[in-house]
Amino acid sequence: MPRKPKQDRSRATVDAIVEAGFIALSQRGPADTTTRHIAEIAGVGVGSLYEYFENKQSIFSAMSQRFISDTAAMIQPLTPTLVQMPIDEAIRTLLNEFRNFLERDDGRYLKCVRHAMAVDFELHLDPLYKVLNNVIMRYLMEHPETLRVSRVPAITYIGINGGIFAVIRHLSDPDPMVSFDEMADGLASMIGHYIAAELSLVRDVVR
Amino acid sequence: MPRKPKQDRSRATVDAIVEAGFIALSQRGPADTTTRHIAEIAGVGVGSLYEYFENKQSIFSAMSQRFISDTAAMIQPLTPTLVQMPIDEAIRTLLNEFRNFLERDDGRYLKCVRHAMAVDFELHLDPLYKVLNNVIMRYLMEHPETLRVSRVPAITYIGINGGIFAVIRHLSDPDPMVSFDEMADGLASMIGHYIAAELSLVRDVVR
DNA sequence: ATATTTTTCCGAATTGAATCCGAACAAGCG
DNA sequence: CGCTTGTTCGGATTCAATTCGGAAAAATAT
Repeated sequence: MPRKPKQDRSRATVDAIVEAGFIALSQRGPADTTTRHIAEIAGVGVGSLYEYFENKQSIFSAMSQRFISDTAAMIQPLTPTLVQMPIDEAIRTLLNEFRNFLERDDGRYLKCVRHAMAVDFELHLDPLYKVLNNVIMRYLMEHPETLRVSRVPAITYIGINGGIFAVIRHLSDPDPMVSFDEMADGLASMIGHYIAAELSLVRDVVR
Repeated sequence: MPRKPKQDRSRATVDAIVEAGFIALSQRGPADTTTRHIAEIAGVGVGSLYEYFENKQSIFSAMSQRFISDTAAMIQPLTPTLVQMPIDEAIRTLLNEFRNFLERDDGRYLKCVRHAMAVDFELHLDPLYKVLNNVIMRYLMEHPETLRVSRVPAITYIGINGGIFAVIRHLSDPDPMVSFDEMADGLASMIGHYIAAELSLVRDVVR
């Protein structure tokens, strides 16, 4: 039964362990990442891992949680800028920011996400969803004409999931059929065209 | 160093092991699936696992490979039907077939894919890509006007990846924001609108 | 300042699953 | 049949995950 850290010192230890998890995982891959590696990198004894984590899995779980919240924190401040852009440019920007984020620190996150997906990736995805939904909501408010577009929730769902996984897949694909920019451009113009088509439909009906 | 099976008997063993892998994984989850479980379900001794597989991981790897090739085999025969449909209906059909496939045998595949993604999912995705690309190629041939649509490779890339992962995500999402049908409909009409928009653009230019 | 309690840290010892290996069993083959 | 080669098996071995009991450090009480 793992304890909650009550003092600053122990909070630092927990942090060091999670951080060490990212480093170890990106250096040696999931198969060769042992508890001893993690402990060594974190500069703590093996026993300490089990003071705050049920088992090795739950360290990965914490990493996956941290990854999602870091992603959300990265996107949050972009919101005001994004909502002012044309939709296709907004999407391209978002995808590029996500890419840069994944490739930060010598691709540490990127090397981890694949394995992270195995643990309980989706269990922790919620915060990211919240932020992205918020971006979309604000966008709709900022461009009232788009409120008439139908199937927004479905398109949102596909856009978010498709976007996340297409980027991850693409960055780990050794020989992608299309360049990253082409892909970003494709998604952007697909959604852009969709909205344009929907709006012109609305215009026709009104007319 | 795993051997290649040369006799029928041993090929059956290899098959039984992979099959047992699916059963064990879907029954007990990745954490509690031991080599002994797999061996027991397959009705072979533990040692036999290591005759044909480097280690436990590579059993999972073989499963992931088999999953992909089963998926491709499921889609292949649908090609002639699909290419005759309007694009949006074709997409809806494909997504629904994929869904049924994943939920077959009490969701055995579905329970495995998440874990499978951790192993080397993308390493084996190629056959599925080939089949889907083939479907799309034939579709383009069957509907020559669509040959003028731009960014086809990018849209294909996003459609395939987005489609696969959106379906998997959706089926393992305990509380999805949209129904499966709404999602399928969303993807279908997004691509449908995209193509329509592109075609009307072409018409305008020609005019 | 000192005693007491709580929190944190540790690493040697334990446990159990993955992997190895050599003996035993079947199949092909002259 | 002998002989060779392919196949199966499960106990023995190895190695990483986890446990545990107590030492050190910090917080709190006296």
